[in-house]
This record gives sequence, C-alpha cells and structure tokens, in this order.
Amino acid sequence: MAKKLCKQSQNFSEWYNGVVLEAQLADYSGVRGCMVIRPYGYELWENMQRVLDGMFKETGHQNAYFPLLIPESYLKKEAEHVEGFSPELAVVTHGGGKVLEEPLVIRPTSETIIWSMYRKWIMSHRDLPLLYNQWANVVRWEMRTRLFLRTTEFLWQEGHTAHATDSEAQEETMRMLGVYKTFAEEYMAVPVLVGVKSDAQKFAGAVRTYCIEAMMRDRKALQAGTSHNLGQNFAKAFDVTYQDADGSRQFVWATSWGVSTRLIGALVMTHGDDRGLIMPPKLAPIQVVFVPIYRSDDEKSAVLAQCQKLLGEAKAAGLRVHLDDRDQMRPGWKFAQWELKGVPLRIELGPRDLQKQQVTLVSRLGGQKTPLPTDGLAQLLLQKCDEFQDALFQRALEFREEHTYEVDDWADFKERIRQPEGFLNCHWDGTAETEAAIQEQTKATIRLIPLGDDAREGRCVYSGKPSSKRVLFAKAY
RNA sequence: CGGGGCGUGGCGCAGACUGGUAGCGCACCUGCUUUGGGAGCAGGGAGUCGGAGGUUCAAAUCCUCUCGCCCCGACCA
Repeated sequence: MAKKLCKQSQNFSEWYNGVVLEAQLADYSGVRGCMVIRPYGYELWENMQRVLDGMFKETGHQNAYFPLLIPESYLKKEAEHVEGFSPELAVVTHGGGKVLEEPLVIRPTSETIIWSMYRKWIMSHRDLPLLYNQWANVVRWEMRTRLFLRTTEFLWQEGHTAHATDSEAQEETMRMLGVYKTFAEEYMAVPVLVGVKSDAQKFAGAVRTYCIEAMMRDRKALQAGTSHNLGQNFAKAFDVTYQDADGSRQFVWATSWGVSTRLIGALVMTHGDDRGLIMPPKLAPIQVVFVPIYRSDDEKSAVLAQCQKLLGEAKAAGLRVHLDDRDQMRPGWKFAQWELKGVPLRIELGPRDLQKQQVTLVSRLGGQKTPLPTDGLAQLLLQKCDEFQDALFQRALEFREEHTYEVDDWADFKERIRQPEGFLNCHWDGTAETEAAIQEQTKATIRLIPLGDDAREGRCVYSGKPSSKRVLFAKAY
C-alpha cells in the first residue's frame, strides 16, 4: 500500500490503473477483461445508482428486469443491430450438458428481448407510453479492455421506452439526455457537452444517438452516456404496433438510453491528481474522515471521545463520515491513505485542538490546514461539502475550457491533436468520407455535433468545402 | 489478431546469462519505544518458483510444449 503512484504527466494510463487498484475501487479477476468491483468502488456505484434511479422515477419510469440470455435469432431481427454487435457477442451453446437447439446470446444490450415482450404488452394507444428501465449487467467481448472504461462485463442501466408518436419519442430522448447532463454536472461535478453523434458513431439500430461527452485530465474525450432515438426500427423488426384512437394500426416509436460503471472511470479521470482520487461530496462513500492524534492513553481516550461526539453530530446532520481509529497506523500514513481514496474533507483532531475547542480541517482540494470551532461543526461541514462540490466542478470546467480550441487550418489541426491538446471545434463538410479521412490521419473522431441552430458559415477544416456549423473533434477513449 | 512484458511467501521484485540447501522490500505476528504528513529497533511466521514433459548426480535457472494475466496497436459504451 505504501507504493507510490505513477505521475499523471509521466504515464496517464499507468497512473489510472494505479489509482483504481490502490484506492481499492476494483481489482483484476482471473478472467480476461473482467474486474471485481471492490466495496469502496461499489459503494460509489450504489450512490450513483440511488441518485439516477430517483431521477428516473421522477421522470415517470419504472424498473423491471429482463433475462440475461437472449435467443440468437432475436439479435438477427434488426439488421444494423446484429451487424454492430455480432463481433462482440458471448454465446452460450450448451445447457444442462446438452447442445442447445438455438444458441443463447449473453445480452450485450437488451433492445431485442425487451421489444419481443413489448409486442405482447402493447395493443392500444392507451398502453403508451411504456417507460421501463432496468439495472443489469451486460457482456461485450472486447478486444482490448481497461478497468471501468471497457470491460468484458459491466454494470449499467438501460431505459427502454415506447411511444405513440415520433415527437414523443424525440422528447423522451432529449429528456433523458438532460437527466444525464444534470447528473454528471451536479452530482459527479463532471462538466459535459451534449450533442448528437455522426452516423458513423451512432448506436447500431438507432435513428439518432445523442451523448454527453467529458474531457479527461489527459485531454482526451470520454463518452459518458448515450440516449438514442430508435425511431420505428425495433417496432418494425419485432412487429410492435398499436391501434390508434381513430382505429388505425401504427408502429410504435422507441428510445433507449444508458449509463454504465464507465462513469466511475470518468470520475476518476476528470478529478484525480498525482495523490490519487478526488471524490465529489455528493457521491463520495465517505465525505469526511476523522483522524485522531494522540500520544498517551489519556490523550487517546479524550481525543476519541471528542471524535465520537462530533462524529455522531455529523451523522445526525446526514453526512457520510468515518473515524479512522486504527491504532497501528500513524496519522501521516492515514492522511496519505485517505487522500489516495479521494475523501473530500479530513478532520484532524489532537490534543492541541481539544484544548482550543476546535478541529483542524484539511480539504482534498488545496490541502491547507484550517481550524474550525467544534460548536456547530456539522453545519459547517455540510457547507464545506457544498463549496467543495462547486469548486470541483469549476476546476474541471476551467480545465476543459483551457483546452478547447477553434481550429480552421488543417496543419494546425494535426499539430494540436497530436499531444493531444484537447477539444477542437472545427467546421466539417458533413460527409462520412471526410470524417473517416480525419480519423485515419489523426486518430481524432467527431465526438458530437452540437445541438441548436447557431449556424455560422465556414469552411471544412479538412476539405475546405462549405460548412454550416462547427463540430467537436477529439481523441477519445 | 499482431507487437511487447510478466508469472518466485499476501503484494512488489531479485535470483536465470554461468544449474549446486530460495532471497530482499512492503505487509503480517510478538515486544518495547513512538504518533500534528507515509515510524524505529529487536525477534518471528509464511513460497512443492503458473502447469506438463524432457536433459542432468542435481533444475526457479537449460530444452520443448502449454496455460494465464497485463501493456501498446487495429474494433468498441
């Protein structure tokens, strides 16, 4: 545990792996590409789940659960869908010691099995909208994996909704995109850009894919969530129709949207520094850690008694707090340890503090020690958490803005993307050929096409052809 | 799938070229001293060296095969 982390500036990948392992968010398992989420990481995920789940319920959704195993034939019903997913499927061929008549796919996503059921449940316009979500694991056989960012099995939620009209489906798609943006920014303190994916980047089977995109501290982009307008693609593939008020039969309109444990990777790479993680207070498993300091047994009992008292008050105020009363570690070791784990606030409490009726507060952002009175400490800590949350968001936002550029010259583009220097807003002629050429030459992709119609004419950074708006280019995870 | 790396006490590694009683650091246990930025000393426990064959009087070390994981690239949330 005393191992030094790699510096971000030296090797960001190595730093990332080191933080995730050392902070005990996760560990490698014996299966290639699969990880174990350890309690500290899982608690973070549970906190994310709780907030998101509340937001889904708030917007009218209900949770359900669909099977892990999907008949292979279901996947094949939607042409683009099967084409997109078939390379990364895990397939069960045997069951109960016998070869199965039809292989079962371990879900890479659940559109097909869900729409096979929606066909059964949707008869009338009165059955719509159907607003379901499920929390589940999915498996995608990736060639290359990375803790939290891309693992063979991962945890996520997938919302699947059915609507009577295209405009309702579009409204739902945008609503959930908004939910994701709100969650990322207000809870994770991760600023995100929203937009629509180019055709090359959209979900297999979607009409349009919207996304939230964040900048990591190595200035690369990470897709942190997607919301798809599926049009009538799945309704047609699974023959899901409803009878309208006027008696006519119509295909249903669909959306799906999801975020995954990848968000944990986003959080780590947006906020972390050379000392380790930095957790946003609203999601941190531990918001305040108490580290007692003492020499003699007398001091110890007095200090611990005071800690317990303050701890109780903090808990009563709704704070997630922890007292590190392990006797075998010295304070300095504990400081480093809790900083590695990203606990936002640390309270040091020793004999000197006891005398002055105070505690010593140290923020994970900054690190200077400031005395706080013990009177009304809990309220002060709540306030400090809010300030921390805001400061963390501001810091990330400033970082992104400092590394976002408008680029109009192709040579300049190639130069800036090499390091990479960050996000490049550029005019694009809208063709897949140009998009592919840019990716081939620079490894940068179109992360998103901004929403809204703030059209400003220009010329494509690559082809020089006319363009009506800038799109976001970046190297991405 | 290509390229690279690694498999030796719980963790991180050395030992291998040149075969000869398996070692170091951290962690762990005991004791004493310590405790406001990763403690010190003393003592102690723990490894059939990824697996299978082979060469040899003798293999962690040499040969053959094999399994697994990680990293870097092509595909992807």
